[in-house]
Amino acid sequence: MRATHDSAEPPLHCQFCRNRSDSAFHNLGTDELDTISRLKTCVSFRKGQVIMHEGARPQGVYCIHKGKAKLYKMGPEGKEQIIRFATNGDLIGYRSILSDEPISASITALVDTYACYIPKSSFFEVIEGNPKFSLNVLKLSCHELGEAGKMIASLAQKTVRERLAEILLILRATFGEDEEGFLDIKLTREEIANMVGTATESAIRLLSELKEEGRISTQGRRIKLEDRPGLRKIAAVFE
Amino acid sequence: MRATHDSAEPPLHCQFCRNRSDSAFHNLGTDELDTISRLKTCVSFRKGQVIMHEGARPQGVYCIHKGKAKLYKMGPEGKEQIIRFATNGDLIGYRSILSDEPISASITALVDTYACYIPKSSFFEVIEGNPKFSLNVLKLSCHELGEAGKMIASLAQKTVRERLAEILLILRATFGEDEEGFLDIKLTREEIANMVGTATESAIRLLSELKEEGRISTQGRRIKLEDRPGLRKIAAVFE
DNA sequence: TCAAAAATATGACAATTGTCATTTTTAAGC
DNA sequence: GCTTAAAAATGACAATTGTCATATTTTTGA
Repeated sequence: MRATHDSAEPPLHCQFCRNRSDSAFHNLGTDELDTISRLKTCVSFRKGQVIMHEGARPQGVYCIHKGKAKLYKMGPEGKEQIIRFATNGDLIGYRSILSDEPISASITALVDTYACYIPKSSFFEVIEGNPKFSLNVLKLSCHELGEAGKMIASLAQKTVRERLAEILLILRATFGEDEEGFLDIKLTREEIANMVGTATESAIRLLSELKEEGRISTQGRRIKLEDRPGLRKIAAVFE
Repeated sequence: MRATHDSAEPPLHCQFCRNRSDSAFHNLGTDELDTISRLKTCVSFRKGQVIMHEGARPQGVYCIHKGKAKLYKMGPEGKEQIIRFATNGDLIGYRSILSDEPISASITALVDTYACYIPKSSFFEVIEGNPKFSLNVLKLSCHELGEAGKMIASLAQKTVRERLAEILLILRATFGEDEEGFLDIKLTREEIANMVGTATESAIRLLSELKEEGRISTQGRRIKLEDRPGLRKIAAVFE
């Protein structure tokens, strides 16, 4: 099953990580990569397993090697609000460590997920000793802050239909498409609703509507975006 | 008017800034403060003036010395969505500079505002040469990212009434109270609505409701929180 | 492969919140 | 202090979205 593709397991040395060029570690030198490689441990999570719990104080950060995870807060009624996703090459848990605050959003593996765990002290050691890395993490957090601002504006002002169209585009940008052109992530309609910030039935209804309009097609739970310009127009999203 | 209080103008040297202990500059040494003091310029904005425009590429950051500002995005219908506020000691514009992205939220002075402007190149110079400062800014952006996550969850799942109660508490936490116990910021009801993410009339109606219930009182545009535990309960906010 | 559980889909109805119109009050600027 | 414009307040009605119920389909795990 997995054997025909690249290994799911991270390499022992970060130097050989295939995600590195797109990650916060992209411009670290040999010494720095040596340090991290020495200090990290490789871990895996089964689909559905909680990687980090909201409210906890993590003792380290994870760099996802292969997999997909959702970051979500529980609302007052016990419903999840998905804040964002993380996938290959993404650093998770750093926000809580750096702000010295509890974890504000739980993290759960959406598929079997392999990651490198870097203990807090090691993480600080590398941050404090490497201005380049520190700046990379700064860039990352500032980028995410901008994305959060966009989501705030959407949630506050757009209709559910508009937001759904936008979420579909975000899913594609985050996870890409599989060989058949379907979004390369399978989410329940409940999870989609939990990202849009609406009731499951509303999400289902509007997905049906978009299907009838020919803007998406589905096969089981899978979704294919058939009319991206149309979705972008509905979502009032401009590049 | 202003003369009976501390000067609105920033001191020439950051060493004498009264906001410093609570800002990203709190643990910088004399050398570092010298550098920033040498490179900064003092600027002021009239109430209502735009400090930074959404979409622009800023050439520097501001550290607010005295004043209040709102950060807001324009929605597709031309309505503002207030993302958050900034006040004395807050660094603004850094997100765009560090992520190398355009400004994602305009910044407008809510009252006459005095700030220190640090050019981009100087800002990077200090960031790259001072691990402590870099870490402070990291801490700041990570804290703001956590706050944004909270707002996302509220906007997605809470009713307008719940969100209004929460916003009132946030306003108090951000700006404090004046000598008479009113929130030390005067906002139009439209601005409050633009933070809650609702129509102005809805915000007005719910403020009236909270007034009738005795949870708040008003004098003109000013608002006093009369029952903070009650508001916290409505807002489903826990410390 | 099969059975059971979970998820999806749809309809009917309810609730929340938005829009529009109008009157009253407050703030701003001279 | 006064005038005017902007904002606040309120009511009526409309629209969007949520809840509840039920049937159908898909997924899961043995």
